[in-house]
Amino acid sequence: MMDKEPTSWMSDAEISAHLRAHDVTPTQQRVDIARILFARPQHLSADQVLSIVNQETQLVSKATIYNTLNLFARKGLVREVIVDPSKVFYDSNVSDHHHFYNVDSGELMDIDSQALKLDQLPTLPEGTEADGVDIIIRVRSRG
Amino acid sequence: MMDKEPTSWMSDAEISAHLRAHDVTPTQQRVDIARILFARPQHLSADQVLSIVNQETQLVSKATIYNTLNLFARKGLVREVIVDPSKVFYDSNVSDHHHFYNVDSGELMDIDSQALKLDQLPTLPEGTEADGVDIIIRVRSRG
DNA sequence: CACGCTTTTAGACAAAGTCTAGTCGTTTAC
DNA sequence: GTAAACGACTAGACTTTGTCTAAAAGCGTG
Ligand SMILES: [Mn+2]
Ligand SMILES: [Mn+2]
Ligand SMILES: [Zn+2]
Ligand SMILES: [Zn+2]
Repeated sequence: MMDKEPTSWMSDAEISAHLRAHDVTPTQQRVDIARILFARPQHLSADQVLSIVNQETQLVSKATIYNTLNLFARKGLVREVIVDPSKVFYDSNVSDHHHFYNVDSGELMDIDSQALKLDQLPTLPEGTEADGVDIIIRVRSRG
Repeated sequence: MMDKEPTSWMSDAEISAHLRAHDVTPTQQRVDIARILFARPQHLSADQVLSIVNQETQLVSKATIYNTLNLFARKGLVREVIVDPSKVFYDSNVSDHHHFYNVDSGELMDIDSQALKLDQLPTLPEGTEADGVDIIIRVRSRG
């Protein structure tokens, strides 16, 4: 699990290795999707992934897009960001960080991990364990 | 705007006054919806509001439920909590606070405002102004 | 009462996401 | 080599949440 997370371009062989390291069998469609996601740190909706993948020659079905994004999220290859009630964003940056969300433009931006850190969690509810902390700073366009 | 926010039971007259104080004309349907929401601090989906309202005698249409919840949110009578990709929760507690979200049970719980506070915001993106901060601590049921 | 304005409504519609049942491809078993 | 078994992929139906439209109802004012 201590593999180097991708920050820039990866070859198809590196993508396959990355999927295998996260216990995901690399198939043609999964590599196609991963190539788009891991091109750079970004936030894409399922719909965006679908239309980018299908600009290329290969056709990948809607069902496979959703199956794959859910699988990637479950395996820790991407992170779901829930910030817009109408769609989920998939974040190819899985390092610990938080987000600005521009409610006017729909733009989602990373907050540098050092710039914002909770020093300590409050006591969790009885019988529960921590699963993650999401901090979303909503902003409006000024002017 | 410095009115006392409701924390427990309100008469219909008090509900109407509360709506008027937030620049919302109190109608029969809006008071019916407000009576449910402001019964106590709670987190309800539109669907839950619809079915609770329609247990009573009056029938309120789906369109009116959505129109009213959106209006209440816009006027600051309730707060939208976006934590589950499939539905919005409407929070009748509009004071400054954050949430635990149990991803197993779907339960949403308040975090006492003193128990968790960001000391300072990071520098906002160019040309934007703050609109709100949401902190969500996701937890899983242990056992 | 007649007018204009706001609110409510039924039901059509849209978008995101899931599910089903069949197909395709790749191993494994013989 | 062939067949069974298994995993992955797919088209398209379906579900759910929410919005929209166009008409009706309510309401205040003259
Ligand atoms: Mn999902
Ligand atoms: Mn909404
Ligand atoms: Zn991010
Ligand atoms: Zn709350």
